Amino acid sequence: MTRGTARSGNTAAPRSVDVARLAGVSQKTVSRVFNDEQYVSADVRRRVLEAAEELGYRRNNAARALASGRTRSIGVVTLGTALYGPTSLLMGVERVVRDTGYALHVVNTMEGDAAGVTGAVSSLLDQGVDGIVISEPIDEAGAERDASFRIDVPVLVLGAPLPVTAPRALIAGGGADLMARAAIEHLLDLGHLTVHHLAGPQRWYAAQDRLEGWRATLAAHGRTVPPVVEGDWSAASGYRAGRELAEHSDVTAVFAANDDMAIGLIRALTEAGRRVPEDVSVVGFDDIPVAAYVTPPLTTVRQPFDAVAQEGLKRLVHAIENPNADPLPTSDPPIDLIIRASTAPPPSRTTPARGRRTASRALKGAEHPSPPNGGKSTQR
Amino acid sequence: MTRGTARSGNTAAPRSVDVARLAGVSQKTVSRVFNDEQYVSADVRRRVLEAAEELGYRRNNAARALASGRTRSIGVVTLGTALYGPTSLLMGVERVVRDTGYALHVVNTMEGDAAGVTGAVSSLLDQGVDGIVISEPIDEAGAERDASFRIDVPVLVLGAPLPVTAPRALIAGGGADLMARAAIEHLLDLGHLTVHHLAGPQRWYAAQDRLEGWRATLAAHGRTVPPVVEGDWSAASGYRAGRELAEHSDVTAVFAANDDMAIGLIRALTEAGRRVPEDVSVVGFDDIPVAAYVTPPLTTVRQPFDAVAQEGLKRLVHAIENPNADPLPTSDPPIDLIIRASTAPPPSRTTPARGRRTASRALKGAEHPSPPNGGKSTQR
DNA sequence: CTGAAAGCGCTAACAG
DNA sequence: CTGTTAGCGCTTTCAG
Repeated sequence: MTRGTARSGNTAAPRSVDVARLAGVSQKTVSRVFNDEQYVSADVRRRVLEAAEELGYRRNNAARALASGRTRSIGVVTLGTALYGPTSLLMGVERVVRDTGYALHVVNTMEGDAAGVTGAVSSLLDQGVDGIVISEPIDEAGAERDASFRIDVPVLVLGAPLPVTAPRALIAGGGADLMARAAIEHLLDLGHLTVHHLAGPQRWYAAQDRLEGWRATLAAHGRTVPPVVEGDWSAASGYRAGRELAEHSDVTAVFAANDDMAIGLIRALTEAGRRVPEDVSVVGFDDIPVAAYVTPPLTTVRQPFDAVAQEGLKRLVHAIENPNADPLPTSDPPIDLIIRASTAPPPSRTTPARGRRTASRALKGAEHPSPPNGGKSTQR
Repeated sequence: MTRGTARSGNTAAPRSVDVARLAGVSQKTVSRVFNDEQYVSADVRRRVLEAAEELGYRRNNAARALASGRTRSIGVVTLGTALYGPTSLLMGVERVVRDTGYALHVVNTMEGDAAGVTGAVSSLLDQGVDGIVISEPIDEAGAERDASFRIDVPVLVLGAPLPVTAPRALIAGGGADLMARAAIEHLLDLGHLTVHHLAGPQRWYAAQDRLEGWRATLAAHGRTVPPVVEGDWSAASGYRAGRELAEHSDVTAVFAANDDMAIGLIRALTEAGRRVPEDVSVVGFDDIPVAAYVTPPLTTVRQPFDAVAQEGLKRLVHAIENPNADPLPTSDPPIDLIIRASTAPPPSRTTPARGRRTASRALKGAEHPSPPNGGKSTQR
């Protein structure tokens, strides 16, 4: 149990003094080598490295953090669901964080409301993270934000305004409204008079943005803005919405706030005898992996999760390491509308009687045999 | 910049001595209160808590870790994809970890092979985690494991044998073979003579397990074991496999190693004029959220991600906190085969001529209008 | 270029 | 029930 046994009884982890002794230098020099500080002769550096290797030395991070006041770690607050969007963002974040040499603490909050986020952030702060990423928080009307709760480390909020008080905040990943716009305009270009919207839960900023983009685009084109149907992101809710929408024969195009809902929607429509895309066009959002393979292949907006995560993190790390510098500028993410087979011109209203084509419906998909994405039109 | 300013110049974070001073107790007592140790009078506890509250005190984790030798954090190694399985496991893990009071470090490795896992684990060890969870590692043939790399903290490996040397290892989340068995037997019960398998990449243990379960079940029933088609988990690969399988008219049932591939497969089959389930039955694996809403709704095996994560973590935490005790026993996860509309009896071979039903195909799905899962048969 | 000394803020034994 | 005394293994001064 004693420590002094050096490298014979290898019970305890070796410390930098052990390395120093073996290399015949001072402990401080070992520290210098491991921190890549300059002013260490090549020879000494080599000897230290060799000694460390031999001992299997690894720095004690707790001690480092305690002495330096920095943990070199970033905390991420995510929502506790396996939803494709948040998940993809998390993966993107992890990728970048590692590249920057920071460690990642992840905390989930089932409810993305102010209270939930506050709790999650609090536990991150307890861990002593140097920066925080809040992914897709929710705007909980009822929960007044706790004014006394301040986050003093830099905070990156992905896709939403800030749900807490933080002087050093950065925002990234907006633009969902512009993406929605691309989807709506595609539909209008096809000849639809207006577009219905199957929205996500409006507590989510992500859902609000898409709705706003939809509404604004319709308004900009002078179209009537039909009532919104709200889902909860799930295919099940899309299905329920679909049963509703199927009853209104004036619905010829629907923009769903995510692909899962779009898929549920299509199923309900189909079951109700409304063909997609002949009778109703459907556009999704996200471009989940199966989107190209469902029936019919889904026209959708691809979200640039990786790009958003990458840029956001770069700005966060910059803010952490340069506390007094100006924040890095933001750049707009690309908009990627992927046109597949779930959208088509509206049924021609001059020929109300149709039915001939029903028999061939089963193989409709075969008309678009391209495996992955159909044509891509990247705008902006 | 000085510290001594106490609570007037609130530049630096308050420390436990500050709280102690305010509460009129010793620093150690503050420590006691925050660690929920016994032997603190209710009155003192209250005073300490109030002082802490007033100062906005929060424990310094680095100091705690340094002094105690424990970080109260668990590291998780995940694959760098947004695949539903690994993601769901991660969410499950996070949920449980937080409940146990530990923090979570997440490290992604793009390649789940030995080298990638080693690197990820290494960075976790650098962070000083008390335990490690390795989620779904990959069996990389080429990468010989580095014998000198030992993990001395407890390790929980989810769904696979261990890719590294670790004396204190725990395994959880097997049973995929039994789940595969349930799927295969369902198909055989329907009258299929044999079942083809669209496997996952065989570098993944998860894929190997499913394949093995498939093969064993077929063998146990004295059926011929057809050649395996291997995909890469993606719908695209399922689509490619489907084009292949569609050419063999003797294929009447396919067991896909995950739902994404099943969906791609169904699309390819449908495009080739092979109807699902009339001509070919398809079973997936995972029960992804859209599985109930694709066309046709997918019969699949639901994986108990939460249960697996929860039980595994419980055992891991036990191992961390009781270094010398025996590991907790494992329990088998439930098997949940969800029968929807993608499986049916094989086409009757006495009536080669069919076609009457084609016209109604478009609404085939309408015969199964139940929104979520169809019937569930939980076995074992 | 290198070293010595002094903590970082807390927990771990021990004493009361 | 409460306080004292030592460190944990580094980084940070400040001297060479």
